[in-house]
Amino acid sequence: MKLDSQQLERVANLFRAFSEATRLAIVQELKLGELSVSEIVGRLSTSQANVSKQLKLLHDSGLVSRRKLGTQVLYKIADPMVLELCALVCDKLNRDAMKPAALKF
Amino acid sequence: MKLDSQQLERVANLFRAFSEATRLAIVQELKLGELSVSEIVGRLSTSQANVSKQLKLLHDSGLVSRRKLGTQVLYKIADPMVLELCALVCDKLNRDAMKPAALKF
DNA sequence: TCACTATATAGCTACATAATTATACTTGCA
DNA sequence: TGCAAGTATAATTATGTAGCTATATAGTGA
Repeated sequence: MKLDSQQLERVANLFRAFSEATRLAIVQELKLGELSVSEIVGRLSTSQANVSKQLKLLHDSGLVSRRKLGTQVLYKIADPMVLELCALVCDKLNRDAMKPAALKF
Repeated sequence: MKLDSQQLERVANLFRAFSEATRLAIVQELKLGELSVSEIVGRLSTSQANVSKQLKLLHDSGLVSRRKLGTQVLYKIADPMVLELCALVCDKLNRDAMKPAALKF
C-alpha cells in the first residue's frame, strides 16, 4: 500500500520535527518527566525565546503535551513512540559506527 | 545517558534525511526491492536530476546502497531500520487520526 | 493598580536546501 | 572512434527556518 503525496508530506513533517539538534535536546531533557520552560532553558544553552519556539513546534507536531501551573507551563513527551524513534536511530548509528561509547538516547 | 550536541547533530541529520516527501517517496518505491534511477524517475513526478540528488543524500546518510550494472545504477534500502522508522511514524499518525483508511508504509 | 515572573510572539538576519535547467560524465555498442 | 542512454553535477532561484533581540501577554502577589 502506497501513501499519496499528501500522506507522505504528513510523515515528512513528523520526521522534520526530529531533525534539529535543539529539539532533540529538549526531547532528551523531557525523557525523564515533565519540565517547565525555564527548567529546560536552564539545562540548555540557548535562549528562552528559542526554547519556547521549538516547544511550540514540538507541540504542534503532537510530540509533547503541555499543562499550565500558575505562571509556568509544564511540558512532557506526549507519545512513547518519540523515544522508540530516537532509540531506533541511535541503534543504527551505533551499528554503523561500532564505537566503544555507544549512543543511547 | 545523555547525548552531547555533536551526537544530537548526527541523530538530527539522520532524521533530516526522512524529512522530505520526495525522499520518502523514493524509499517507498525501494521498499519492494532494488530499482534503477530511471525506474524510480518513471514512478515519480519529478526530474531525473532531482531523483539523483535525493538518492545521493540518502546514500550519504547510509539509508540506501548502490551498485552499478552497465550504465545503470541500482539502489536499494540499506537497513531494515528504515522501514521500521516509517512504520512507527505511520502508526502514530494513524493513532492520532483514527481515520478509516490507515496509513501504511 | 503596580511590579514581578514566566512564557509566547514579532521582526530580523543568516543560512540551508528543494527543484529546475543545462551540462558533464560514463558506459556500451555500432 | 562516435553516438546514445543512463546518471551525476553545476548554477540558479525560491522558500523555509534556526536563532537572536525586543516586546507582548498572562498570572501572582503586594
